[in-house]
Amino acid sequence: MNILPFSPPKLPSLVHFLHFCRNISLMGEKVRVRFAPSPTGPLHIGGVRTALYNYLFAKRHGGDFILRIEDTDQNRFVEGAEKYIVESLKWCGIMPAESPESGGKYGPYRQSERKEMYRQYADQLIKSGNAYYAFDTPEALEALRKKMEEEKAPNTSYCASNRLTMDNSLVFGIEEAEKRVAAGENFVIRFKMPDNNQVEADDLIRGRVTVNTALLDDKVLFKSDGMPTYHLANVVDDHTMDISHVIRGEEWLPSLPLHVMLYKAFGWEMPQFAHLPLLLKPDGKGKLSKRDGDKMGFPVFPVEWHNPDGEVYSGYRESGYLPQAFINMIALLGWNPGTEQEIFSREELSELFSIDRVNKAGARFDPEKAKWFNHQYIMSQGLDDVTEAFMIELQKHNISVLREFAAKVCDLTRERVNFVHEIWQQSAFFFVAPAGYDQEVIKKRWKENTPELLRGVIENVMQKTRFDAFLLKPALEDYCNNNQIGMGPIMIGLRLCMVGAASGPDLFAIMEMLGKEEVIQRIETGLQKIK
RNA sequence: GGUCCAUUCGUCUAGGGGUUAGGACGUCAGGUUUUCAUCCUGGUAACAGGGGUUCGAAUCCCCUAUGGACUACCA
Repeated sequence: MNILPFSPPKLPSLVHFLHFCRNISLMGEKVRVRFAPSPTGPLHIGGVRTALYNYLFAKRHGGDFILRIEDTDQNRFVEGAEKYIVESLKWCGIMPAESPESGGKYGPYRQSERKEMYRQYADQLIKSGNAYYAFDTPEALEALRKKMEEEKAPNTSYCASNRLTMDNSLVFGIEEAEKRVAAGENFVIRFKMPDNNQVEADDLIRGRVTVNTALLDDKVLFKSDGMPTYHLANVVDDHTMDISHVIRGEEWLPSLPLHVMLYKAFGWEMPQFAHLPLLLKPDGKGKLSKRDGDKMGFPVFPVEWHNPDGEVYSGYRESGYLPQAFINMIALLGWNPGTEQEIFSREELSELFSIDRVNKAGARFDPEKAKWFNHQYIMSQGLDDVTEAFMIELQKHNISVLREFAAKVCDLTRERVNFVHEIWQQSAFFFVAPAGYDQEVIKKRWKENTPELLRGVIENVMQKTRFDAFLLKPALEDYCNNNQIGMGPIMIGLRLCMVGAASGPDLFAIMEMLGKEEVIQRIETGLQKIK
């Protein structure tokens, strides 16, 4: 009898309870996360993983995942990059709730289209004394850098220790600066970094990070071309879009203190931050980059990328990866649920994902394991889907067959491949008679009496048995037993005639599919050609 | 150079003071398949180093080493 008003917690429910506690801390504010790439080129798998983790985090907490395009650098704009990003995410099944395409109530979602709003925020910081106008020429900046380097100063850039020696409004006042601005002079707006403050920032993955502002510089917030820099735009947008969690790559960790200072200067509540570890090259030297893939023999991009200059970079999609396999693989590169499960559906990932199980250290990408994942999915996927993909492969080889036949071929061969396109290599003999025969096998296994044996099989088995794998096998066995012939040589001989090699699926299944006429024809051809 | 971050089998990782340091990929061996592949079974292989703290450290602290990121009017 249970006298408690509720059942006592069992071990599994303790886990749920902990999840529940974490959820409570997330309640009250809706989870809103963003993936914010800049359209300066294709998205590689590191970027896709960042997008995926954001997406999964949103799903896990019933929040929104949004896509924002950070195109504040007009010089680095690359034609087609944004389209590529959208297409890649789509292929991966990472669908944003709000995006430049679909819109949303926090739009626009392209920073270039939000241009007007940034200046007022920069002005706000000037008014509150947290930012200032600067008119320094590139030459002056370069001279400053050199000088500070020579002095071996701890901070070699524009900062508290030297800003009063430069050409800015801290030196000659705001009014003077505004006059110069009105006169059309080029200017930037810089953040006035306090001199000696300890900035503390909490990271969901790394814990507390502390930096002294003396080591930080006066970053440009607003550029002379009228656009904000990433730092300003990012903070303003995350705030105005009600972003609750900023999940981004580790390369942003060094600018976290700046961003924290910006939130403080604006007097805004900060989102929570999580900096993801980087994806490393397979040899472990440095972060994965654009050219690594094709150099090392695997794709780094989700889908094929055509550079405006004509260069082509291979993609997972074109290489024959299934999107689910790809997602599964990258999800596990830096995260795991703590169990020994390795294959996860999208839904499972959405249920299980949690930031606190993301690793701190960078992960090297392993192309071999990527293939294994794909194999798992080729095996577990519905035969229809595999057949569908294989039909397309067949077209490339100018083969047209009944879908039913292709499905049988897939069923027989998919366990031996990592990719759908490899099915062709494993199954071409189903569609075309072998053009040649494996010499090694002939040398070893094709005996003097093999032709004689095969003729006997044609006469006594082929001609007399219905072409069904379940009937052919016992028929051949009976024949061999009755005449005291070993099965081995016959099987190898037949296989050589059918396939051209000593490999492939069950021989009887092959013969059933080929049909009596074709089988006999191939034996005849083999008898002529194999010596 | 400076700042920050990281470090468990070759690779991805489990591990929150007491474990024969577990799993997966790869690799090797055996078995199944009269082929090849799949599959099964087994083997291989790791706490970067040095100091602490502790009865006891892979686990906590410090130093060193190594690796990485950042150090633009790029994101």
